Amino acid sequence: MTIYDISKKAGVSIATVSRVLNGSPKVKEATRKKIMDIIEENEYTPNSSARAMGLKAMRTVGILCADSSDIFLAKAVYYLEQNLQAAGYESILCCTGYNLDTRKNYVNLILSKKVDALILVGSNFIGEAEQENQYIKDVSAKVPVMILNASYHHDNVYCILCDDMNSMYRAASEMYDSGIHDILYLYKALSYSGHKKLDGFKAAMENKKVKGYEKLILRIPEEVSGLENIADFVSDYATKDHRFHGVIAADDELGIAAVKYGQKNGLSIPGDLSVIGYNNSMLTECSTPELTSIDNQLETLSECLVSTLIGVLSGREMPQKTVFSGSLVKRKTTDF
Amino acid sequence: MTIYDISKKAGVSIATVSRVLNGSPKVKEATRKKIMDIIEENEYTPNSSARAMGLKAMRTVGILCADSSDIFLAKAVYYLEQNLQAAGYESILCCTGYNLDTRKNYVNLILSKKVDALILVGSNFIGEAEQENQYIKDVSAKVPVMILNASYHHDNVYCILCDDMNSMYRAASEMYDSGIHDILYLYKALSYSGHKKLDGFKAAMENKKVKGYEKLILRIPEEVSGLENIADFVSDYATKDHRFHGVIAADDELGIAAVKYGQKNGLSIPGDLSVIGYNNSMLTECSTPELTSIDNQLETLSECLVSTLIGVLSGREMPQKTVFSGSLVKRKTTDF
DNA sequence: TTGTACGCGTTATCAT
DNA sequence: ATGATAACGCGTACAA
Repeated sequence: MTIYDISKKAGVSIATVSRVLNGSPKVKEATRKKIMDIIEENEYTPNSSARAMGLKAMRTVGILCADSSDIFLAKAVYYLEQNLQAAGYESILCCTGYNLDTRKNYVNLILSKKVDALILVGSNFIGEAEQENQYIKDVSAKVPVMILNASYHHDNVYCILCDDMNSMYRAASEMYDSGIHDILYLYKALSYSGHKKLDGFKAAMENKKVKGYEKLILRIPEEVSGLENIADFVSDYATKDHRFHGVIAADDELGIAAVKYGQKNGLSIPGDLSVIGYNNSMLTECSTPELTSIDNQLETLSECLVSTLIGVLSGREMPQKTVFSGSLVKRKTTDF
Repeated sequence: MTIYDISKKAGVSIATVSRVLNGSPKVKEATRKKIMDIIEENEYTPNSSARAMGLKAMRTVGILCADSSDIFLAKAVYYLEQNLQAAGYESILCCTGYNLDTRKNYVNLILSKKVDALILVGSNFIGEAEQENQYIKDVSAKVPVMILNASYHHDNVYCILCDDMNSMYRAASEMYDSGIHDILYLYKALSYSGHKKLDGFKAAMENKKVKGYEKLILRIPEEVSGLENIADFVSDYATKDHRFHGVIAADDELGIAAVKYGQKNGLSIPGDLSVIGYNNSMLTECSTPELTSIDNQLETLSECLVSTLIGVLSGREMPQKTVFSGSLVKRKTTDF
């Protein structure tokens, strides 16, 4: 079934069929109806490749993320897909892994599909060295680039993110104010948002004039994986003359590992040890006791990202950076 | 950059460029190299829409799933995307929600993108009533349909699944043999695989000649959500004269809810209560104690699905149904 | 209001 | 080994 077949059956030209298809007002109601009927009857749907060739746009956006099975990224991808769908856009998903180099190849790959825009999900797309981000500049010359959860200023690049620094700052301050002055900060990788969180923690400690808080910043090495092993790693650390009555983790997984550390060492939670995670994912509920966590408004971010994107694609002027603020969701691993 | 631009710069015709692009052997090595250089130099990549028009295929497959943020489905989508990518296929993802009706619309929608095949992820795409599955038959007339984790026999429909019934049968039998004869079966919805699991449980109980096991099959109503509430629901049930020393759940979430039930009621785990989950997801590690769970080999299934699909698209004869068997991964909620 | 004819970037079939 | 050219299905000036 092509537009030609339909036009023949309807006894009109393809132009008229095309007009009906694209909702042009300049078609007589009678002919429109007739054509519509024939279209329905034959279950005709326009070939999107052919359509994409004529137009310059595909009504498709490329979504890039490191690993769509990551509990955080999966949620983001889901929300994005839903919102794009609703806006009449199709999305093609591409998982790149965490290596920055292979990433650039993926970007080219996905660009060759002539997507109308690119969405980078997760702050791990931004490198620390300015030169690492050259590829973003390159892409943005061709299509708008949307970044979820990281900030990078450049023309045609739009960022929607949660103010991780501030959220972390407030959470750490609140824990301090509740009387816990020795807080362990747990993290794994320093992506863009990873940095922000750590900065927020440091700022809070500085502000409270906590001495020697730097010694209570612990990075879990990449090779230590599995909650059990992370908990052991923390136990080791605690043994080496590090004392703390609170833990703030850069994600919920690490938070739960901290809870497990406490349990292994006979600490009561939150009595002897308070724990705060990050992301407010479903993992918080799985933990026993349930994990207090910082909510980064993922759903709101995703919605905002898509509506900004639609605006950009429609040629409207849109804010290059939109920041939401997170909130602390209190559960059973804290008592303030 | 188009193929014309390249051909001009190389001083050849577009036909030759096309041959180089598609790896035709009938090109002189010198010209090939010359053309390749120019292609690299200009970062030219063929327009995939135009390409799709010439060929009949899009080298794109549609992936349909209810909710890509579901921890189980997300993993599946991830593996599928990775494997398709590796095979040179692009994937477009579409989340349909759990309603069967809206689903059919999505199928049509995604079909209009002229995908080469459709992958249905999750057994909830198969309805109980034969008539509910008409839409699958319809689609399969146009493109091959691959189903992950459900079985549905029809021409041009290929199923790759884990033998949930057998896995469940073996797990239940093993729990019984360890001395636990009163086992509560916990489930939420009866999708295709949900049925299979329940059947496996029943078969095991029948085989062991357990009397009145039907009373220990508990369905958690849709409206009871949140681990805490599910745990309370189970507590209620236990109060009403139902005794059990083991729980087998249809997924890990319910399994963790069962663990929480035990903890709320002062039961030692696995001493007083043994628990087995299903899916062997990352949630198993989050639980305390860590959850024993049935692994359904998702990664293997996904790989197999893609390779079968490639076979089908290449016109090779492929098995319509491939079944793998699951395995019990023992952790801390069981002691057998 | 409707129709004609061209262009979009490829692939594939003929010739040469 | 290479080139010319006809599809592929659609959108859209421009004409009528």
